[in-house]
Amino acid sequence: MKETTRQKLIDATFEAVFSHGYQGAALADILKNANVHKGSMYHYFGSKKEMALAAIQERVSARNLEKYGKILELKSGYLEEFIKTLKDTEVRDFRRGCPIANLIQEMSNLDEDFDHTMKSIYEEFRDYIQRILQKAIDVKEMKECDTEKLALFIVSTVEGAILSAKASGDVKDYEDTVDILISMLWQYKI
Amino acid sequence: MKETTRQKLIDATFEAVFSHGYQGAALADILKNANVHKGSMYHYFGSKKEMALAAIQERVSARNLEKYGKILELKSGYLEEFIKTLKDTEVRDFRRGCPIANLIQEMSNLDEDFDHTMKSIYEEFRDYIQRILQKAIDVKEMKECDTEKLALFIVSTVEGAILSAKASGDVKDYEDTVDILISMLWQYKI
DNA sequence: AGATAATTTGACCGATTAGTCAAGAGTGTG
DNA sequence: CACACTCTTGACTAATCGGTCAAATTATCT
Repeated sequence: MKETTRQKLIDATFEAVFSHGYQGAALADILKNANVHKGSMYHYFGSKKEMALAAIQERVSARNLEKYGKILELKSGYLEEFIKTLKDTEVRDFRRGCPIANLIQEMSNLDEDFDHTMKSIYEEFRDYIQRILQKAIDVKEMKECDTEKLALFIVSTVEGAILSAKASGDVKDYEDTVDILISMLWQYKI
Repeated sequence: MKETTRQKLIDATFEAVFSHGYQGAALADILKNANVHKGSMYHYFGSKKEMALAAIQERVSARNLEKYGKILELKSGYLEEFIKTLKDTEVRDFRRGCPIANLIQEMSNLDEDFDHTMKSIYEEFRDYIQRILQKAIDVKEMKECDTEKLALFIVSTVEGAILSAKASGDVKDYEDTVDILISMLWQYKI
C-alpha cells in the first residue's frame, strides 16, 4: 500500500500537467483527483515542482522504453517497425499534444530544473531514434547516413506534426506531415 | 497620446505572454512594465484574455505581413528568398521559442477563444507559405506539387526545429533541421 | 503488548491572482 | 466659463495559489 499513494499522485499530476500545463495545474485539483490530502503529498514530495518533474520523468521514460525499447530488441525490420509507430495515431492525444513538447515550450526558459529535465528527456527520445536508425544500417536495411542529424530531423518533424494537428484540430495534418516524412525515409531503404 | 497607452499595453502583454505563457503572465507585471495603472488598462480591454488575444493577433499579423508579404510582392526568386528567411536565425528567439507554437501548446485545449484565434493565426502562417510556393510554380521556378501539403510539411518542420533548439539550447539543432528541409526543397527547384 | 516510526488528516498562513469601482484629472466643445 | 466626455489613479475585494504544521492514525518491530 506504500506505493499506492505516491503512484496516485504521480498519475494525477501527469494528467493535470498534461492538460493544463505546469503553471496551470492546481495543486488542489491534483489532490482531489488523486484522493490524497495535502499534507500527505508533502510527505512524499518536497514541492509541486519536485512532484511534477518526477511525474514527467517516470511516465515518459516508461513509455519510451515500452515504445522504442521494444524495437531495439528486434533482429530485423527496424525501419518498418519504426515507421509503423509513426503512423499509429491511436496512442496519441492530439487535443493535448505532446507532453514533452508542451513542457519544453512552457518551462524551459523559465526554470533551470525544468530546463535540465526536459533537455535530458528530449535527448533520450532523440537517442532512441538514432539507435534504431543505426541498427537498421547495421543490418543493411538502410543506407549509410548521418544518423544523428536524421534523428534530429525526424524528432523535429514529428513534434511539429503534432503541433499542427493540435492547432487545426485535425489529425489529418499529423498524418499528412508524417506521410511526407516517411516517403523521405523510404529513400534510405535498401 | 491616446494610442500610446494601448500600444504600451499591447507590447508589454506580448512580451510577458511570450516569456511566461498566458497563464504565467501576471497582470501586475504587465502593468508595471507598461507603466500603466490597472484601471486604465480595463478602460481599453475587458479582460486579461481580451488583451492577450489582441496582443498576439496584432503583433504576429504585422510580422507575418512584413516577412512573407514582401516575398509575395516579388517578381521572381520566390524560393530562394523564402529559403533565405528560413536560414535567418537572427530574427528568432530560440530561448523563448515561437510565440504562436507556445500559445497553441498552452491554450488550444483549454480555451475556445484561444483555440479559435491561434487556429486562424496558424492557418495564416501556413497560407502565406503555400502562396509563396504557388508563385514559385507559376513562374516556373519550381516543379508542380501539392502546395497545400508541402506548406504543411514546411510549417511543421520549422516549428519542430524551433522546439528542438529550445529543448537543447543549441541553435545548431534548428540549423541542422532546416538544412535537411532545404535540401529537400531544392529537389523541387527547376 | 508497547514503543517507535511512517503516514494521513485538515485547518491554517501569507502572498498573489484577476477584476471592480468611485473619485479625480485632462481635454475638447458649446 | 461650464458642460461633457475620455482617460487615469489606486485602493479594495473575493478567490485561489503553494506551502506549513501539529495532532491523529496506522503500520512495523521488539
